[in-house]
Amino acid sequence: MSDLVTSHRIAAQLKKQILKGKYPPGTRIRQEDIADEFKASRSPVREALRILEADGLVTLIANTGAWISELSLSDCEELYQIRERVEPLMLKLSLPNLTDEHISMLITIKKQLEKTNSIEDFLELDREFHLLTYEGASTMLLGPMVERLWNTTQHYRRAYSRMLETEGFKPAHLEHELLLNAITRKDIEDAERILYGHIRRTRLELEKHPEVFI
Amino acid sequence: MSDLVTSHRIAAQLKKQILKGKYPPGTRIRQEDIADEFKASRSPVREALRILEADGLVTLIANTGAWISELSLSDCEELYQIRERVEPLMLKLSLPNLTDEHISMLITIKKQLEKTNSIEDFLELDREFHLLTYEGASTMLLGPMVERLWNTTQHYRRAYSRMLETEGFKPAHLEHELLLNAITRKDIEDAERILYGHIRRTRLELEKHPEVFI
DNA sequence: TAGCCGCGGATTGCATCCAATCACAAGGTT
DNA sequence: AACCTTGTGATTGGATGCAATCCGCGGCTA
Repeated sequence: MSDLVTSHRIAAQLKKQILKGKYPPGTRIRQEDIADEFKASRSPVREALRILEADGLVTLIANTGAWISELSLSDCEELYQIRERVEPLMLKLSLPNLTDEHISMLITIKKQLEKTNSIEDFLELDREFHLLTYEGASTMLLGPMVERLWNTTQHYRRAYSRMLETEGFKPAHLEHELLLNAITRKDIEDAERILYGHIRRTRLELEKHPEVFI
Repeated sequence: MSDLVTSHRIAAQLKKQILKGKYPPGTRIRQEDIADEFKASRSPVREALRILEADGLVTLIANTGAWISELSLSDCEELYQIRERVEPLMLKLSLPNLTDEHISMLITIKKQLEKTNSIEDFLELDREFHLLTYEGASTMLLGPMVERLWNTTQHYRRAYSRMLETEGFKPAHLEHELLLNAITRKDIEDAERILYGHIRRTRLELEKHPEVFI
């Protein structure tokens, strides 16, 4: 429906490319380049850039241009602290509405997550896993907000994951196990606490690797 | 600097008008009307609308138009629950950096707040008060997010305030007193808890007035 | 009478052209 | 030699015209 609209199509495509890491943080985006790539004029590109700005993926500066958003270490810490508080809320709202299908899908993803050796796959699957736990919350407000938090930290999760040895992923896997267990039991309090700890631990790990940041 | 840019100017003006209640939720916005009002063409208006969409003030539907955002009761509950978790975090990050000047300004605003009988003034002052307590958090990320939360709920705070008798504001004043006290003592834990309760109580009050919503 | 189809007016979306602004480099001044 | 100034090229911002889309109304049919 609204994907027929050129600006939305461009925004969606660009977003995919950015999340996949095609443009690293700090890269300048020229409107005309994008326009050429999508065989469109600059008008829809400008609208697409505004959409991506709202998603936190690019930063616009008037009369100057657009850049792929860049985070400092303290920005990233802040985002993680927001996640620590917001995502447990979303999980709490979602949990009562998660069906057995959701749970069996979570089990599948978790198995793949433990098997893979590829960073790219890990990022993708981890994102899928967590966002799926939030699927029960039928929300037009929290959902986009949480997605935005994931989007803006994506590059730094990638950079950080690269620095980890296989052993480094162990805690995440254990936490996923615990989380899935709490979800299956529909234990909201426990699930919230585990998720909080999961995000918090990741933040503290990230703080040990300041070399990832500008 | 960037207020010379037409689209930003239009966005800022429109935002003020919307927050003041010039356009109630659900009002349709025609691009050309706005363009005429600001003696500009539709291009900057379209960009302004995208900016306001990111602020949560208007809702855009492709090929159809723009409307002043409208919240259901459950949307509003959700936003308040987000506020309950996020704003205490922001206060925590801000508190250590609040100066004596901040605090004396807070005292002034609080006095005005207790004196006024005008709903419009109350809304304005209450917003000023709380946002001022967050001023110590030098953040490019949390700040806009919190402002957005306030923006989107503004209409409903107004509608709800109208239904209150003078007595109804009493709890808010007491909570402000407590909050200010905790801030003066630089007691982060206490301040967080009071703020959480303040927002939570407001949410529960709001839920008692579903007639405010669509 | 209720429901469906299609047409016309109104409104948004996109392309193109022109104006405004900025970054950068070369030259001059102290 | 460092700093300020100025001019030029590249890039973004805004105006206009046209195409695409949607909404509502009237007429047709069952």
